[in-house]
Amino acid sequence: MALKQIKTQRRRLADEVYDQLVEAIMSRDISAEDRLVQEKLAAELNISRTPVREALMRLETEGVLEVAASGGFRLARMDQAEVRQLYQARAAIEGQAARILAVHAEREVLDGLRDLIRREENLTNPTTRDYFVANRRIHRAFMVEAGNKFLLDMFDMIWGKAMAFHLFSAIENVDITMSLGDHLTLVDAIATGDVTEALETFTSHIQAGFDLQIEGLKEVDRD
Amino acid sequence: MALKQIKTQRRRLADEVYDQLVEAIMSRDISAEDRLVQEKLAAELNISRTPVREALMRLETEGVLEVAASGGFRLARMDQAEVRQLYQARAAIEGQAARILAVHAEREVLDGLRDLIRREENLTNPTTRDYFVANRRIHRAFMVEAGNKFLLDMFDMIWGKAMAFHLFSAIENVDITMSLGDHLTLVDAIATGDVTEALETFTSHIQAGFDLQIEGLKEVDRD
DNA sequence: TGGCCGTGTACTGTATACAGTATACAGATG
DNA sequence: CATCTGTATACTGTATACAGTACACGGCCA
Repeated sequence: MALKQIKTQRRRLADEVYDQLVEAIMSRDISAEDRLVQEKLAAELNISRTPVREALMRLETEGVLEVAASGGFRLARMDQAEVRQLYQARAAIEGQAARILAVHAEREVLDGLRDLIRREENLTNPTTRDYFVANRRIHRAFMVEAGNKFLLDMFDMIWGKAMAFHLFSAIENVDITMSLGDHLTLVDAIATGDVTEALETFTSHIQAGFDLQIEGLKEVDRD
Repeated sequence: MALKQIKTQRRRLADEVYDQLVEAIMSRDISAEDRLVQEKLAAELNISRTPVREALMRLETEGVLEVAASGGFRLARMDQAEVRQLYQARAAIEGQAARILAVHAEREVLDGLRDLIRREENLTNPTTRDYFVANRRIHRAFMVEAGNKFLLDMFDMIWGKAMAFHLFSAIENVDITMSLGDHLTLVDAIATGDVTEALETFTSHIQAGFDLQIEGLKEVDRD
C-alpha cells in the first residue's frame, strides 16, 4: 500500500495573501501608483491585518515592495543601473548552473530539457505575460536540473523581483520571438561538456536579454 | 546650521529579536538541540509574541531555522551535500564579483582592500569566531566594492546560513592560519585586470575553504 | 507487558484592541 | 499672500485574547 502522503504543508493565510499579491502584480492589477495599506487589504480580503502584514513584509524583504513615504507599501522602483545589476546577478547564478550541468548532466536530462523547451515555446499568439511565464519555466528547469537548492532559491528571488518590474519579459514593443529558439542552443552548449563553452553561451544569452530589455525601456521612455 | 539627522530608521522590535537570535546562534548559546518557542522567547525577552514570531519566521525563510516536529523552531541541519551546494553558490556570487572588479576596480580601491585585509588578518590568539568574522569582513569588502546590491544581498544570505552552521570558519580542529595571507593574492588577481584569472583565483580560494571545511567535519565526526 | 485510545496540554495561527507616530490640512499670524 | 504651527487622522507596531491542532502521556484492555 503506497498512499500518497497528504501534504500537511502548513498553509498559512499569509501565504495565500502573498500569492494573491504576486498574481495581482503580475497581471498589473497593482500598478506603481497604488498604495497598499494593511487595513484596506485586510478588509478587502475579509481577514485580519496580521497575515496581510506578514505577506507585505515578506515582499518587502524580497525587494518587491518598499515602504511608502506616508505609510503603506508601494511597488519598488528600479532604475536602469539596477536592472543591469539584476542581470549581472542572474548571469552569476544561471552561469554557475550551466557549469554544473556541463559537468554532470546526462543525456536523458538534456533530452528532457529539449522537450520542455519545445513545449513551452509553442505559444500561439502569446501575451507578454505568457512569454514571461514560459521563459521562466524554461530557465528554471535548467536550475532544477543543476540540483543546487541555494542557487535555485536565488534564482527565484531574482525572478521574483523581475516579475514585479515586468522584466525579463521582453517588452511589448520589442519582437519577442527573437529570443525564442535560442534556448535549444543553451542545451547544446551544455551537451558539449565544455564548462567554459556552457558558461559563455548562457552569459551571452542573458546579455542578449538585457540588450532587448534596454531597447524596450527606451521605447517605453519615448512615449 | 548642520544638525545631524536623527536616525529615523524604523527600528522594529522584531529586528532587535532577530539580532539577538543571530548573536546567540553565533556564540553557540543556541545549540542544535534547543527548541525555540514563541511564548518562551517572548517571556524571556519580556515582550509580546508578535515580534518574536516575525523574527523567527524571517530566520526560517532565510533557511537558518526550520519548524520542529512538535512545534517551535530548531536550527536547520545541513548535510555534506548541502555544504557543497552552499560553497558552489558562494563561488557563483563571489566569482562574479571578482569578474566585475577585474574590469572596473581602480588602484585606490584595491589599495583600500589590501589595507583592510592586513588589518583584519592581524589577529592575536583568535577564536574560531574571530576568524569567521574577519573572514566575512574581508570577503564582504570585495562584494561592496563590486557595487551590485543583488549580489551583496545574496552574499549576506549565504553567509547568514553559514553562520548558523558555523561554516566558513575553518573548524577548530584545522589550522586556520592556512587560509590567512591568501586574501592578498585575491587582490593581486583582480589587479591583473584579467577576468578569467580573477574568477579562477577566487574559485580556487573558495574551493580551498571547502576542502578545509570537509577536513574539519571529518575531524568532528571522529569524536 | 505491549499496544491502542482518549484526554490534556503545549503551541501555533488569526483576530482584535490599544497606543504611538508621522503626515496632511486648516487656521493663525506676519 | 506666504509661512508657520497646532490638531486631526491615517496607519503602523505591539500586546493580548481566542480557538484550533497536533503531540504526548497515562489508563485500559488483550
